Amino acid sequence: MKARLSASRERIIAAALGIMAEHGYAGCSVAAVAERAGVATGSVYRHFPTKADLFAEVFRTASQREVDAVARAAALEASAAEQMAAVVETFSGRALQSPRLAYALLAEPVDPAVDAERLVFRRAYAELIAGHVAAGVASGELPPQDPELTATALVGALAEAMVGPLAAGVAGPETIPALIAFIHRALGVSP
Amino acid sequence: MKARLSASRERIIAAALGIMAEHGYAGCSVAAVAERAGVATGSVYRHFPTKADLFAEVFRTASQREVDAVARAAALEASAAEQMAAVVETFSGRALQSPRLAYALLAEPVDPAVDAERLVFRRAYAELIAGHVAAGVASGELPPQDPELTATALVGALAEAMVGPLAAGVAGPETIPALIAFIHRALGVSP
DNA sequence: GCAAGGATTGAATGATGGTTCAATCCTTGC
DNA sequence: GCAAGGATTGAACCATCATTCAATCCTTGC
Repeated sequence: MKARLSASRERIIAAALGIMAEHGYAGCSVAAVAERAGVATGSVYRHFPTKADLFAEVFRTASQREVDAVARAAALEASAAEQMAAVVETFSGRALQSPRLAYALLAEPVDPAVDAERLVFRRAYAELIAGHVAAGVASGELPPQDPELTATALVGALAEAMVGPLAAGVAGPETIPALIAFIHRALGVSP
Repeated sequence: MKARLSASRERIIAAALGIMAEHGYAGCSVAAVAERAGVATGSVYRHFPTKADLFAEVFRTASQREVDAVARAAALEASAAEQMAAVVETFSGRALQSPRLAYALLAEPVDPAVDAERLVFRRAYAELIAGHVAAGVASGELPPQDPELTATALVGALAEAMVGPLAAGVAGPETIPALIAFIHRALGVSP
């Protein structure tokens, strides 16, 4: 019974994520999510007090997955320069794999309450990057700089540079190397 | 009579802009705009076919003003490095002067139709910056790079770096110089 | 002055979609 | 088996606004 309950909850989250990946946040009415999850509309409210709460959790889950993947890829590298290249490649690669979902997570208009979760998402990336930047500065690989500011600006740069390709559906093959070159310059990686 | 008509139109746009600057897009119901403009709700529809059309124009007007101010400031400078410093200072200074409006123009959730206007806004900044970057590359002041990509990434970096301070209401005094340093590194300005 | 025609009004309309709830269905403990 | 209590249902409810329109008011040309 407990199992059935939490299974429903999981199905609802999975359904919401699935609809976001196919039709974006705009396609995510509570009725549509419920139908896909195989429950009645009202049952959604046994698990989440409001729609915004449901989607806050959906965003949190999806974002965590993304941040984890990027963190894992970066952790395999030794230098700050290679770590950041891995960040860009993983982030962009995954975004281009699921462009609709990436757009929803990054930029699609959403409820203010859900938008707040997006800030958390971006902040998580920024903190991940700030850690690598700080290490690079400490080791002397990178010139002195405010790692927080650098990281925040890089997150913005990365997101903005991806929005065009995400809207178009594809990125030119030269986009990602060019973005890595930009980011290496911005970090002050010596050539 | 014509004069009265276009005066109403202007008052409606000004009212919408005023409410955006005070309460953000979220506070901009048609009724509120009409009341502030001193006209009846229905009269708004004598001037604009839909609310989205009204706000597309409001965004366009406000954005153009911002882009013009930034372009004017940059045009006073000689080198690409100085031009970009002027861009950052003007952009940030104006944003911090009207944080609610800046937030609405940059990041607040809005109708998709209005959101499209925001893309135009960001693109206008990117093209302005791309022009200066291309000139800097041509003159040899900056290393070879794709000016479009650099400009897009810089717009993202600038916007992201401002969202925190805009939410907080103020930026630390060191934020803007640090941002300029970041952008100079990203452009490859030689130290 | 005075009609004609467009401008203005603002309450009514309508669409959307989140949220509720009385009825029904299961599961569980005895 | 069988009640008790919680889970589930989905149609109805409701709030929010954008949008409309019949009635009214001005302006203008004669």
